[in-house]
Amino acid sequence: MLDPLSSLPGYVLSRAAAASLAELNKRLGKIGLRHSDVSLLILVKANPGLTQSDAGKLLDIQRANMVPLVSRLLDQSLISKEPVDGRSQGLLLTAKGKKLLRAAQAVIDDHEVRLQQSIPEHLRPHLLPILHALWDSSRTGSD
Amino acid sequence: MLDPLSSLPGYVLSRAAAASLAELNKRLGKIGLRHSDVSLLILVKANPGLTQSDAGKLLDIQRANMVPLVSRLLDQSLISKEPVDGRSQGLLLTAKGKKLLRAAQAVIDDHEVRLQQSIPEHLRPHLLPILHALWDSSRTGSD
DNA sequence: TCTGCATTGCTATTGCCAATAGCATTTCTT
DNA sequence: AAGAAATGCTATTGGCAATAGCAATGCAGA
Repeated sequence: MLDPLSSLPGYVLSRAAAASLAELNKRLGKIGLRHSDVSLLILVKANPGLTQSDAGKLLDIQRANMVPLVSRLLDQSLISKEPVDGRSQGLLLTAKGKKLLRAAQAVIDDHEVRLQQSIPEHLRPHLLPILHALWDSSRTGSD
Repeated sequence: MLDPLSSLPGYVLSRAAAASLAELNKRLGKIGLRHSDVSLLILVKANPGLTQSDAGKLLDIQRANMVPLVSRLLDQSLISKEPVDGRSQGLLLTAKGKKLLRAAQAVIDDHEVRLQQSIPEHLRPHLLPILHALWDSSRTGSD
């Protein structure tokens, strides 16, 4: 059975990402989170008080799609909102959020270590540069 | 604004894949196809008469989810079905499918070349090995 | 200062894709 | 022949991105 796809970097990139995300979500599911939740929690921890609009810009999630994400974390009391001005609200980790994030971080760290270790040692230093190059180029897609 | 995420290979992998796919789909949209259509067309071309069940195994798409995909291509007369036995049907490219696939291949080839070229030359040989390593490891996720 | 413009958060809707459960038919195995 | 597996399908669900539009607020230039 010929598989002409697995020699295409673009295809393998998608499959690798999908497989990696699926595995991560499975692990995160055990503590009641999704990868998108965790990325936001991490961002809020690093930038307490940032706006959900700003978070959306960093995560490349549109404002409209940030709403259910933030609501979910709000409903679980993992984050809180503090008014910044009449229209903006800063996001903060609650105590519960900080605690759960520590658990999530352990999952993430393990996941990232796995990814690193799955790669032959001599290629490891090239992992991040290559991924960033791919990311940048597709972001800058002309037309 | 701190971005602790972009130093995580797993995160960058997802973002790179999403950006790459979005760009590809945009280009493919111009000829009326989606990336999933094209992957199936490529597979059918390489393995004429393969079963949609087999295609699903290669593409990692469940039987239930193959149905709308195949139907779409069937509706556009890009592929045809030929009975293999009472339950299986082989998929074949129609003339129209072959023609459109040639256009799609041009888009794919361009896309893949872009990806390659976006990477510093000395890292290029490592692209596919790294992606395959990532893919394999996440497929084999223990638990 | 006021007027026009941009920003923020939101609703509502749509589309793509994956996952699950279940079904009828057909084939394979023993 | 009988039980197990495979094939294609329906129906439904969930996650996530994209678009359009809205009200309230803030901002900047005339």
